[in-house]
Amino acid sequence: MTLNQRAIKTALRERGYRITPQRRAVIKAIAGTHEHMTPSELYEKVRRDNPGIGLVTVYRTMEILTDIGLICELHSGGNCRSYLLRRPAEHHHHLVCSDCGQVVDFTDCDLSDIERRLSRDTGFEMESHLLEFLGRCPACQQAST
Amino acid sequence: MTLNQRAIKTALRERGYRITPQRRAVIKAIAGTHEHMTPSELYEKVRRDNPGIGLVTVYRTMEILTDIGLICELHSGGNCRSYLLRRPAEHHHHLVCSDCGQVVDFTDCDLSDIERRLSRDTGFEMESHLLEFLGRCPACQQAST
DNA sequence: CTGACTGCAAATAGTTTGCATGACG
DNA sequence: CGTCATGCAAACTATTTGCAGTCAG
Repeated sequence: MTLNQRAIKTALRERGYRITPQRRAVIKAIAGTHEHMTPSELYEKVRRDNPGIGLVTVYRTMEILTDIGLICELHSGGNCRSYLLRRPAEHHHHLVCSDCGQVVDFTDCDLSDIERRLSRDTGFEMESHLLEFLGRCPACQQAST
Repeated sequence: MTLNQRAIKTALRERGYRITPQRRAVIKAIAGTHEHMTPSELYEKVRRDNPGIGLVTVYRTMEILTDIGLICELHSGGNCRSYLLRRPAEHHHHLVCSDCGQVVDFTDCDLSDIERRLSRDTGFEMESHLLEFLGRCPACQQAST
């Protein structure tokens, strides 16, 4: 079991959620990849090892994980309901490969200048922001040559 | 007719699309606001003046407008299929009020440094990015005091 | 005139809900 | 043991497609 999986389970337990084989399977699937998946994709992946699982359970598990903040949505490139494991609470953003879907996190972006200036210019009180880059990873660039 | 509406119609005509009363109505509705709307919301709005219009037509018109690049999607805050009139081809981003939905555009953000550094660090070939800020506009801040 | 556009109805896709059964703690 | 979780089926919502009639150019 990876550290991520263990951490997620601890987080669930702390909130009073039970650890069931189904949740274990969903967590394993989502923690074991760097790619983002839609509910159906995740369902298919989980089903390979857990044929009995229902799509509904995947949805419900994702809802819980989102509530707790353990997974987050991706918006760039296609589907808007595409999830990804989130690293421990640190604020971060994503760089997504438009070809293979691989996701790279990055944290060292500084939007605070922009945010401050916008706030000053518009009077808005900033709450959050969404930043994603879309590009092609080295492997996919190679592949198409 | 505002300049925006006229510009949109010209763009349609140039691409060989016909100008019908329904499209005129949809364009008028979307050009006449600074807020973003889902297809259904837009449909309801258009229907007030054009009772006969079908939701399907709204969908189809939005598809065309998106293809041409005249409207764009918003992702922050709730619905992922929420559209907004786009200003003439300039690259820009959005600042959305989480309360009333009003949208302010801004263009003077410089992500090129971040983009360059990311590209260097990861080997990704950048294609595009998505940046949206979510906050509360001055009016809504006032209102809740 | 003629091909593009429209509205309807039906099909499809995606997501949520109600409920009886089963299992975690 | 008492909940909470699961899976099924059904309900919903959102979106797309097929088609015959209509209209812009």
